[in-house]
Amino acid sequence: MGTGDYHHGDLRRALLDVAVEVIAEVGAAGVSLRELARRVGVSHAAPAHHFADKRGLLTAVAVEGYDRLADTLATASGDLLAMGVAYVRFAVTYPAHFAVMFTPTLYHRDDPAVLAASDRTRALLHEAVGATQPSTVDIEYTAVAAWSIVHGFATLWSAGALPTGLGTELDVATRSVIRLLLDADPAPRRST
Amino acid sequence: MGTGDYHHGDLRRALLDVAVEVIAEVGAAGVSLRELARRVGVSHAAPAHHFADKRGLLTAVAVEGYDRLADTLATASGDLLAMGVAYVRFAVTYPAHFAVMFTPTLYHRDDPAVLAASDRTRALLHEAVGATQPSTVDIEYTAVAAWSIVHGFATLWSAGALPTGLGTELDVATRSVIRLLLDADPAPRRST
DNA sequence: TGTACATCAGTGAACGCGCGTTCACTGATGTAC
DNA sequence: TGTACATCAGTGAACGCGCGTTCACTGATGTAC
Repeated sequence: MGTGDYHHGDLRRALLDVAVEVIAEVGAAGVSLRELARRVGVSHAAPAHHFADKRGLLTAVAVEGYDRLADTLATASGDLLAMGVAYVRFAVTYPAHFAVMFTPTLYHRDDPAVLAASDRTRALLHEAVGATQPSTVDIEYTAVAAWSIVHGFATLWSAGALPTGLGTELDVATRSVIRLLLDADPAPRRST
Repeated sequence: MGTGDYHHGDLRRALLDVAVEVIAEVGAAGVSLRELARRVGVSHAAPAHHFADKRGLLTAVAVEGYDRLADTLATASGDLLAMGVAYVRFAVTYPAHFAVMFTPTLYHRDDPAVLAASDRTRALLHEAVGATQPSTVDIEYTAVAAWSIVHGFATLWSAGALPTGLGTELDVATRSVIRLLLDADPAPRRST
């Protein structure tokens, strides 16, 4: 990531990787820099050379997560259904990144890199909504509804809150759920 | 809650209340029994008489959350739109309970009281979906889609991830988003 | 090509802190008689 | 009504632990000449 190779090789990279492991095991709030150092095999004071503190490390995890998410969504560019499937798949594949990204108390959400990466994600969503939906429908609300349904589905699935009757095929289940929204009749909505 | 009044009055109740405060401030994983005791004004050893450990306390918070959620949803019984609005309002009103409920690593998710209360919530949702949707539509998927959209919306709103352009009226925004799903054309879905 | 020096990633000891847990205790409440 | 006793919520000291942070250090790498 630009830090280059030093004594360890790439300690910054190694710390991020092992942080993701630990987060997947004990949750994002359970991470300690000492534990990460232990797993990587360096002294507990070493991480200080790469991250100012725990928040700094988790900020890097969030940036990486938003970057990967945006990359994934970009491959489904314009197709809202495919993008929704990609979103859910990302959440399930990278649960640690996903958890950190949406727990803003854990990191510096105003970090420029975070804002840039999350804005990129948002822009891709809006673009796909605009390409898919008829112009008479409010793009803003449709985007929020689409984001909500895939985010909620991914979160509930990850939390193990969904019924097992959905079957094991994640993509198929995701598609079925999203279709219920996308097949919506764009009739004029009554106010309130 | 059945513990009765002792020296403190109702320490169990007081600990739960202050736990919710602390969780709202620093997150569910940041709670410590010592901090709760400090805020309530008892010695740090006192909580041990009411909760075996931190997980036990958070389990009680989850149970209380599911109970209140089910109570709230029950008042909108049968009306899926009203129920969705109630769900989001619950999540925003009781963010600490909501956060604990859907972070299953923090508490005993297999606790009988937890299972009973969460099953009650699920049953209310299914009942409303059954009452609202035509019988030709797959109830299961519609229930998951409805749950996903309100859960995702509530989560994203709480995390501050939604655009400010939605306005400040939570109920109105919620209704608009849910309508996009409920106004869906129940056309036969193509497989995969 | 070789020597001398600067840089800086990583070390290891030391610090103070808050945590959960244990345990002998104290003292208020409730009950037996 | 009053005394004696049992119960148990809450106390406070003590324990061992893992944490983040600091700081003088060491030693590998890279560069100047």
